[in-house]
Amino acid sequence: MKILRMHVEPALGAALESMGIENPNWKSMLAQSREHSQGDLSLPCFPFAKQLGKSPNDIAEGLSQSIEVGGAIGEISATGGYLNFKAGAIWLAEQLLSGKVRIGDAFGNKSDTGRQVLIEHTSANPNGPFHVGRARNAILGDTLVRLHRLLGNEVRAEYYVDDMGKQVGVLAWALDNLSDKDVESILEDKDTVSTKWSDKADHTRVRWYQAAQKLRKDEVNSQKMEQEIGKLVHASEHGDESVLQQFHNSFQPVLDGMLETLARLGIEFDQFTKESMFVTNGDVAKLTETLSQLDIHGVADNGAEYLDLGARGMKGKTEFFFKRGDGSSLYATRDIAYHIWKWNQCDDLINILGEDHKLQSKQVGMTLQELGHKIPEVLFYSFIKLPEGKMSTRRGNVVFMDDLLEEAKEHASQIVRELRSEYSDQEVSHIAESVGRSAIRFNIIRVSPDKGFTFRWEEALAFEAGSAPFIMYSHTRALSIANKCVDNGIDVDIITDKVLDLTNTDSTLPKSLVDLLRCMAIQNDVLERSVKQCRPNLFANQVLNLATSFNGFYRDCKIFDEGEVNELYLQISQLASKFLKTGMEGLGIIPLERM
RNA sequence: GGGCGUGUAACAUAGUUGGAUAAUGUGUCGGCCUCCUAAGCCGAAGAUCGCGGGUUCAAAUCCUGCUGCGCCCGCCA
Repeated sequence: MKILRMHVEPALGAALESMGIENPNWKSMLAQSREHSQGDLSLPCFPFAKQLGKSPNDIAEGLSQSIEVGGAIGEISATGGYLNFKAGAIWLAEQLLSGKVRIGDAFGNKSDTGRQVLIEHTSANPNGPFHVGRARNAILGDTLVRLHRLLGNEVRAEYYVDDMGKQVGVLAWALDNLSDKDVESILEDKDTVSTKWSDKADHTRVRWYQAAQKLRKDEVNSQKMEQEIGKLVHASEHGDESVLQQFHNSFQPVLDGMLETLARLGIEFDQFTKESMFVTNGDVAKLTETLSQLDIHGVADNGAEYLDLGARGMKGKTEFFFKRGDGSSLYATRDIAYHIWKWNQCDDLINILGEDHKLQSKQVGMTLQELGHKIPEVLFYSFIKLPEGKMSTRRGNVVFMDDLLEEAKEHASQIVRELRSEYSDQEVSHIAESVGRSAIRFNIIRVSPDKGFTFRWEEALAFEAGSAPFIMYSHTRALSIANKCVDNGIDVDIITDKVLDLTNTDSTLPKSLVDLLRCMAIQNDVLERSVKQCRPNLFANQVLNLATSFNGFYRDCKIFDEGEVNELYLQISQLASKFLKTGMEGLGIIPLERM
């Protein structure tokens, strides 16, 4: 709790000095209490024991005696070798209610750190619909974008479009050479496109891609075909405008379909940058020229060029090829050019990548360093698999995001209709759509990115405690209390803006109220840590805790009782609803008015 | 074979700049709607934190060996 720390540190510093304790690290030892019931900040006194020849608890006791309690420091205790500080409840309430604790804005309207952050995420090859596995990148990336904005950073969300190379080449070739009939006969053993998505190009065009991939494996046809595709790819890599245009016409409708899905999840981008740009504008040529001059540069028999990263401490595979024997560039080479370009436009650079890109990313990073550039921050995530095993479009073992969104909405509709029969169809639909997307996002964002994730329908559609709907529900409760007050002729706005004099308030505020205050007081601390460590799941957990704390407060503190409003409770409820709202926006959960 | 990551209650997870009695949800068992939305709340049972060693006043957290799982080791993207 940063706001408390500011008050504790001076007092504690003086107390340590007076006891003759010399330890330059004491500030970092003073940490958030593990035992929540003991306090907000705690100092373990074990390391001082040897120096003073006293027991840790005696030291803690001694320190506690020499620090004055009052105001911010509500309570000091010495237990089991720890010195515990608890924030004063009234002080905490005053700090929060007077607006001294920042609430933030997840949409970046009030940028105030002045830091420019560029986050590249998703960047999936535009060759087919999003499945749940691919979506982990998008959800992680978008959440990070939102959290940075909430913190006050200026963020640009960027999608790097792979508009050249083999994958798009195959798609373009197929669209040019195969008829509807060809595709259907080649894929006769595969399920057809669901009629629901028959007008979405990501679902329809992927059939052409799949058919071509199947043909390529067929020995009879493959040679000629491979040559033709190879020609296209080669042309694209040398910046042939007409081929790049053909590629663009092939993939753009697919990409549009994918973006439609992402938009439904609340994910949008500020900019799309095409890979081919770095070939056509000459950046790649300049880069390869520079790389050829480096000390660690090497040439293979056929003229291909590489860097010996082993000389810089790389373990495992040490040769990093940046130029083919035929002189063309490789994906990673273009990626380096892209990174140099990105670095000219921001202070911080973050990439969201699947764990399969670890080696590649390391090579890019080391090369950037070799060229005197900074290394980007990279958030790696482990793949999502299904209970049946690895997700694979080819084997038909796949869950499409479009289907998941539909399923989640349908499931939510059923629940709303059951619970709130008085709601109109339109409202049910709106609530269900919001609940569905929020639940899907939260289900994925709550787990640590480096851990494997097994997608289960029953978990994705569980709307109970520990889910987004649980948080959404707490938020609507807060709003409904305010509405009830309004219905009873109370001017909520006037009470909300009133400055309450808490000096004479009974200091024994309900425990659940104080817990809610403490939870709100650390929201920014958690946000900061979550952003700094690139771990959105930490903040997801915080918002969940906030919702739980609010529910406890709601249980114990009657805001409107027997015609009377408790003004302090109402103010706290209003404040909590704001914290919940911004927290939810930071996670991409939709704050509803009622549900 | 080499590199990187991961293993926490029946299940899914949180917690790793070392710090107290390892937290939460599902599931199980028991309680709470004449009372601001029960998608909620309260309580109970349930864990040798993968296994062995080491460092430390203190290890789920750091080091090391083993082991299960995942990813990578293309002049592919």
